[in-house]
Amino acid sequence: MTETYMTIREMCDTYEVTPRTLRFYESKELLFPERQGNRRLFTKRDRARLKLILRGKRFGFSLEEIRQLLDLYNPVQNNLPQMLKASDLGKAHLKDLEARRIELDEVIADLKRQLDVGDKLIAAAHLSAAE
Amino acid sequence: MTETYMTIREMCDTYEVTPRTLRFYESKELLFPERQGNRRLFTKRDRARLKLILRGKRFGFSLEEIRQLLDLYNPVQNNLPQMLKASDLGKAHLKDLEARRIELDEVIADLKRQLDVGDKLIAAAHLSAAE
DNA sequence: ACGCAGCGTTACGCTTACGTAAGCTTCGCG
DNA sequence: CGCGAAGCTTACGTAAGCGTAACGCTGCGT
Repeated sequence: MTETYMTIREMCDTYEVTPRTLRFYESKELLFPERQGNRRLFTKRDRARLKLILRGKRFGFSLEEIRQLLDLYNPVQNNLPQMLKASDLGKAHLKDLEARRIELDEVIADLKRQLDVGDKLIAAAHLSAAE
Repeated sequence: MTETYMTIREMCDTYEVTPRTLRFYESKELLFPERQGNRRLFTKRDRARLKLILRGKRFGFSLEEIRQLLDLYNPVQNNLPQMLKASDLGKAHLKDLEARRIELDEVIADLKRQLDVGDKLIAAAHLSAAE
């Protein structure tokens, strides 16, 4: 479990993704599994990245956006320009996320209100049906 | 502005969408503009729905999910089964949104932390470059 | 009357994020 | 030794969400 390497199957079971998905992410340079022969071996770093990828997806980021953000979590030392770019990008995303948090609260409040209205309509419908 | 009807162009300018998008949403039965001849006239109801659509999209819901949720905001009176379905769906989405809110806070905290780390690395890089 | 800007329909195109099938290699097991 | 499961590569298929012609009708300013 906490071993250094995980096979593709272990990855799939752990993170509920398909082999295709992992290979796809590798082809898009989001993951960099090592090889034993031609079998993929996923490292701890790959697992950390995958978690971030899946989380990013849940918040509607595209894989390309996520790829760029990952540079922030795995900074390529000695590459100042890239670090600066990743930092800027991260700050922009942070603003976006904070704005979203506010809107999310509104959406939740809205939905709750509508559900109340709906429940009342449903209750009224039941009454008028005189069950 | 607050008039009853809006032309497709007014809608586009107001909500920053293309005509194609509005026609597409109509074809998917998310909007139901009236007609004057063959020109579309968008009602207040359409505008309310469009706002919800755009908001739903920002939170990663598919147009199909949104379409079903809209029934909650525009209940088809006298259709109890549909109202119940919309209500259940809404409650499920509410749970989802509340879970997301929690995760969003984590993501924000995480990102902030990484940005701090990144800034320190950048500062160190500047120092070692002895500018 | 003329021209063209704006709306409408139809339909094919394109991108993202994988699904799925085909065909080859490899590894473990009876 | 044989073979079936699992992995790999290559490549075509697919659904969602519009973009982008192509072509026709219409109203309006000159």
